[in-house]
Amino acid sequence: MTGSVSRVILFLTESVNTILEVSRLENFLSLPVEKQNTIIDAALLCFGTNGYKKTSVSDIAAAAGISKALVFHYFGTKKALYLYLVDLCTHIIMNELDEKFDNTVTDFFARINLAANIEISAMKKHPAILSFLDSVYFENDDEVKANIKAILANSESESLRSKIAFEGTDTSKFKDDIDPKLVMKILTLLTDGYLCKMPKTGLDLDALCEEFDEYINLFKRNFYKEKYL
Amino acid sequence: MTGSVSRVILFLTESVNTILEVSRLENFLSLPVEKQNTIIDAALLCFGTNGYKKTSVSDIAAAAGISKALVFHYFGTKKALYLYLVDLCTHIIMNELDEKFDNTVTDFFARINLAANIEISAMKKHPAILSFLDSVYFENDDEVKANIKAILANSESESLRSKIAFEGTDTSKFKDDIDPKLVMKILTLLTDGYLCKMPKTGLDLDALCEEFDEYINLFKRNFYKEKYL
DNA sequence: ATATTATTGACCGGATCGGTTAGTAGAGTT
DNA sequence: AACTCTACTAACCGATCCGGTCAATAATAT
Repeated sequence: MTGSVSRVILFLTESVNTILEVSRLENFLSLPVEKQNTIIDAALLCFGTNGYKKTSVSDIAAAAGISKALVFHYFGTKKALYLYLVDLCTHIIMNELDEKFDNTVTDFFARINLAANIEISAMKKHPAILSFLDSVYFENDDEVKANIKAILANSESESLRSKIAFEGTDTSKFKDDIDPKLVMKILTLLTDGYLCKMPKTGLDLDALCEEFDEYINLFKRNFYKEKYL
Repeated sequence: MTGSVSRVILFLTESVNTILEVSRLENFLSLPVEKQNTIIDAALLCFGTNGYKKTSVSDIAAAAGISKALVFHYFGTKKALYLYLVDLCTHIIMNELDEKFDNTVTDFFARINLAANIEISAMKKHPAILSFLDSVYFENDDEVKANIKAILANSESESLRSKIAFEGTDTSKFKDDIDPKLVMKILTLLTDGYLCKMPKTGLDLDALCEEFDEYINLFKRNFYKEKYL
């Protein structure tokens, strides 16, 4: 038990474990996973929606249904909690990527589907993970700016989506008068649209997934040359 | 001069002018329009990004490059400023609609273009107007909730976009295997994507408009039956 | 120089902030 | 039944920030 906990802690990026005391994290990680997730998801949602400065620890505690003191008990400071989340989410995405990304898939839309599945299975772990990471990328508060940069640099996860979906894909199946880059832009914008509406509305990931599939199919049917259908 | 000011004030919805003293508004409206817009745009951006409660009057003053005291001098209270903005933006959109909407245009994509032009010319007046109104729609703070409802009810502007773009449009030109509703959903989501990215990045409205036109053309070329191209 | 207006820095009491602490509630253990 | 031990919180701390005020200054007109 202690073994598995310390193994998890090993993943922590240097700039995080400087701030987050191991003893606190051990307490948190020995909580039932369900309760851990309640707290993490509440924090991701709050930070993702309102940014670092405008999110108070009371907000997070209320959203998680626990007392403010307990949040401090598990994470020590607001900053440590925030950086822990950045680190955690980055690692989740990277693991998901290592696990599922397959660069032998060259079909444009198959690759898009691959990317979408990676994102969706990450969101099944933590629904607000993408909108949180998106907000992290634009975070500008001096208290956390440098640390964020350190963590993200460590994980080299810049512009994942476009790399994954585009590099090494076969665009020869498109009709001649269609610019694949334009289609890519549309798809990126579509997922941004989802990401944006997501936190506000009650979200059904599976329904969303089906809807996205419909769009992909519509595009494929009409943008590919007929012989490739 | 006083005449034109009081004429503008007449537009104010009842629940707003109960709160915003006319003398203050007169002061504000007699400011150079350029300066008025600086303040309004700063406020729209702040409120639109962080919501009513999490936006402080200091934030707005800083964004507008004036002192906090001056904001209170022009609007009296934070609440009055907020409701004034809701009212103002609602009227701007409604006027734009009255002026430019043409329900004799029945072609699906022509109608989309019409709607896009309406939104864009509103954004040329106040770049953050749409993301602000979007946030207003989801605002849940008790201090302003009821007043928002009163103002919006008065202007019956619910779900403008879908009504405008869809009601009475001719969908017979689509290829038989294409669901126009699906296309509509995609377009709505696309504009949401733009709306979402907009406040963060420096925005060039004309470039954006061109890009959107490309998407529309791509869709039209590939989703309409050939005889209609 | 004076009167008037536009604008602000400094300030108010109260709320909220990040963070601490003393102590309660409850599940074993004996 | 008394005693741990752990999980958790209400109440509190000083500091900061809030919405809002006001006396005083800067700018402009006369």
